[in-house]
Amino acid sequence: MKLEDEIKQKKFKSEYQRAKLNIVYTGSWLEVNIAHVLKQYDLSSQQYNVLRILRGSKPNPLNLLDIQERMMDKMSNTTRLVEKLRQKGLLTRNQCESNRRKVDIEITGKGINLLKELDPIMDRNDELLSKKITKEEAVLLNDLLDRIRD
Amino acid sequence: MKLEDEIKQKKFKSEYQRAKLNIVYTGSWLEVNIAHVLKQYDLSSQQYNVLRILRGSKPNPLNLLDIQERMMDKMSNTTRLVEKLRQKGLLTRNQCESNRRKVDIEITGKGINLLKELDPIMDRNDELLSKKITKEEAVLLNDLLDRIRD
DNA sequence: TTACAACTGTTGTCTATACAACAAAGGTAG
DNA sequence: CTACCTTTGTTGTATAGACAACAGTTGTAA
Repeated sequence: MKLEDEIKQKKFKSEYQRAKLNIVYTGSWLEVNIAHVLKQYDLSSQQYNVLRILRGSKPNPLNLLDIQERMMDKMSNTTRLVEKLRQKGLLTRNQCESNRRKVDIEITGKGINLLKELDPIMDRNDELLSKKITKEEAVLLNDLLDRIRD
Repeated sequence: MKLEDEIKQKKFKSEYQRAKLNIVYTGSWLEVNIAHVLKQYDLSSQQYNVLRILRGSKPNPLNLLDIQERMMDKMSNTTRLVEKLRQKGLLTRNQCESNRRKVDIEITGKGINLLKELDPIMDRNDELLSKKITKEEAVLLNDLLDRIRD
């Protein structure tokens, strides 16, 4: 649907203003969609993000700053986020041997299994996009967004 | 910067997956940027959004559901958000005459003045985009995003 | 070695958000 | 008119987030 209709705004000052709002709006639209899927597995999208980061780095453990750097949204309080996942048994934390300020954080088998269960669901979710835009358009879109963040 | 570098992920399953993350990431990147500007005026971006909606509907008052419909992110609790703005004297709320369930919400002169102060700042912020992509590209981007939300 | 700065995480506090239960007013069908 | 459903908004509660102060560890330079 056109952005104008969704937020009931008649017109924008420029295509640039419209683009900015459009990105923010579409981003949160996608985010809500993903969050809805994850909720059924009692995960927030942040938590899901952390689990994927940990799987990606396996078998090397990561510490809090590593995770923060890789996160989609650089929030504070990775401490509490990780703690939630630990309580669910999805990851482990141990004081790092070489540097006692750091903690080694690793995904558990339970965490891996949960991700495995979610993989096909997320893949199918990604595929929805392929019904909206072509692959070439996706490449173009990616290029534009990368340039916007420069 | 390339998305891969920003979130330190080596590769994506498809251009579609990359596009999805890219939109969400860029959206929150823009959002953080805007929030930072507004913070100096002690406004959240949600609050700013509400004020602009009210200015847009002037001189007609809006009720809570009207506002919710027009908001960029349809959160719950418009009640408390509006109350914050009322406490700052940026809007007024009055029980609607014709339907006592409703409240008429209107921006005050103080609210208008605050927006007027912010307008040029926001315009300049929008203009930053014009250094990154051309107008034609912005049109294209808008079209792609609109289609994605279909 | 000591002093100090930088790094890494944790905690407290305040605010925002999601979600659901509740309440008041209005509309409608018998 | 009464009972009931819908609309509109409010409130309580639990969770998440921003932000800043704090604390322990490490590195470094005098």
